[in-house]
Amino acid sequence: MRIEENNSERFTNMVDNIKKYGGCPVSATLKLIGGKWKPMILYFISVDVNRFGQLQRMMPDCSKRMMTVQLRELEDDGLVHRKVFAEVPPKVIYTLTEKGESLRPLFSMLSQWGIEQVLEPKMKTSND
Amino acid sequence: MRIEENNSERFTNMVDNIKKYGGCPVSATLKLIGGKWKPMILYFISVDVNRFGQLQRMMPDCSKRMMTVQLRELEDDGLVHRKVFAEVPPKVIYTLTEKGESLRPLFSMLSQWGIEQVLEPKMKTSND
DNA sequence: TTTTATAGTATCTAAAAAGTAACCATTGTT
DNA sequence: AACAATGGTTACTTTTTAGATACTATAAAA
Repeated sequence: MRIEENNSERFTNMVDNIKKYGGCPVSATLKLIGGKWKPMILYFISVDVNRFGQLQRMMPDCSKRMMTVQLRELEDDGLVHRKVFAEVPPKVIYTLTEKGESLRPLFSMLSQWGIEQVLEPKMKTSND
Repeated sequence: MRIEENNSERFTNMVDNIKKYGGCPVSATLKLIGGKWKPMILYFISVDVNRFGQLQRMMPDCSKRMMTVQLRELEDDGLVHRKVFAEVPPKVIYTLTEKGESLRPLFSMLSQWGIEQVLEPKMKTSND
């Protein structure tokens, strides 16, 4: 229901995409942003909570190790940039790259959908 | 850069959301659609590849067990509906629920971003 | 009577992701 | 001399996720 276009056409396009690019484009995206802490890390960096220690204080449940691992993956995937200052004590500043910035509209939708379809309904059903 | 609104304001809103709903709304969404096979399963169901066996033939790398597990999770999360026909051999038809349908625009964006930022660039750099 | 079709389950194993706790280097401050 | 601050690393354990394989039921067709 509610599919305007011809199904088999959309179908072919998708399978073509998968064959053409060697994988599902949605899965490819989710692989980059789907770590347990990555959405929040990306979000905080996007609002200039951009130092390791600051991030840790905002996400006390994310261990140092996990923070490092996730930041390194985000860096390797080209979503964040890591700038090291040659100072003591060490100073490192994380920023979003262009690629990272381009996630903004996506995150906006994911966030809205999550509130409307997951978090708000959950509160209504489990009201203790 | 390229942040029009006041940062600390957006920041407060987000943290408020997390506190209000007890979790990150983006992570909440990704939890539902982030399984290894879920995007493809949802996609195929959305184009009426809607029986267990059909799905399996479309995704030969997804084992029977994984197919079942993921379908059950999608069902539990209210994204797909499972209709069993009392026939022999068994007949089961999967369809998207309203909630599942509401993912369409999200998937469209995720797919486009994945093609532009992940899959296409990858092909250019690793051209053998 | 054996095979085919469908839609699974059950059990076990392997691999990946995440968590815990201790450690490190350097400079400035107490 | 000891401690704080920063931004990590290393080694190990636990938990979660995914994969492999064998098994099930039922009716119809060959």
